[in-house]
Amino acid sequence: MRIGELAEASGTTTKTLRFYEEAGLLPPPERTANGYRDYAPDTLVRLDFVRRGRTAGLTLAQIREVLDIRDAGVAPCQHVHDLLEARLGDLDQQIADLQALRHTVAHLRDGAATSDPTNCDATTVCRYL
Amino acid sequence: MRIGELAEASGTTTKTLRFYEEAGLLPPPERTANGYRDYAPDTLVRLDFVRRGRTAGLTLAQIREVLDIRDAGVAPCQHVHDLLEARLGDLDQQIADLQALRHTVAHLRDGAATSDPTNCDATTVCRYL
DNA sequence: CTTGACCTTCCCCTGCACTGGAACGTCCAG
DNA sequence: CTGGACGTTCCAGTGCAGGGGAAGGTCAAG
Repeated sequence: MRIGELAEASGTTTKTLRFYEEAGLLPPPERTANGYRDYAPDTLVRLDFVRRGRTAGLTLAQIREVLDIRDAGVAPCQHVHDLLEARLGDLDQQIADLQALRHTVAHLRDGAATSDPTNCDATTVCRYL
Repeated sequence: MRIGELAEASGTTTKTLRFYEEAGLLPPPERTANGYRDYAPDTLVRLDFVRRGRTAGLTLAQIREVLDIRDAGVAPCQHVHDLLEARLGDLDQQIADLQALRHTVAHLRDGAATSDPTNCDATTVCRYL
């Protein structure tokens, strides 16, 4: 399987595949006689895992950790669980922060909406911020 | 007010203040005879606004957008209201996306938590992700 | 034989928000 | 008058996740 086919099949680009190899997410594949990368079919499974991890918001470094554990012959379930747990904490924090911001922005907007334009002259720049 | 004092008072660094000036978040301050930046006291208010925005996760570009409208001084209420309204829409979208992602991640974590390790074959990539 | 699609390596660029460091100027206390 | 703490500019790097494009090799079709 050549790099273009794999890119097509996995929904990425050849650039990304070479980058993943460089980043240690993909093992260096076999090379054909002319030097072309020759991927094993199960690379697609690995790339699906990477894609799912990215979708879950994991960094490439975290995904590589999991893959390294698996490649060492150990089932990475516990590690995956811990990663997802930590990711949940991050997400909760992000959501809380955004909701707090939303409240702030909503109040500011309400202040701007109900303002009397005479209070809002050009010399005193908008005080609702 | 020299840059070190302002950095101290605002809880940032001199590097950051020069960067903010470069980025258009702070207007170029007066200079003393020796070339030192000489900040007006109300710069602190501006930096507080920047800090609140940053703490809540706004980008500098978004903060600058708000400050630019404010600095335009041309009865900015309507523009500010529109901007805040649009920002609210973005925030709602971001929050909804993150909550959807949170549900997905929570579900994945639950799968990993209740898994029987004997089901976790080291030869396959963790199927709980 | 040439065209075009593919592949290779190589290095630099992007956006974000800074951060580090060099090389140099200024100011105040001891 | 010297040391240290400040200030100045300019250049470069960080981490993330790739993208752009050059310069060249390879291969099948027409």
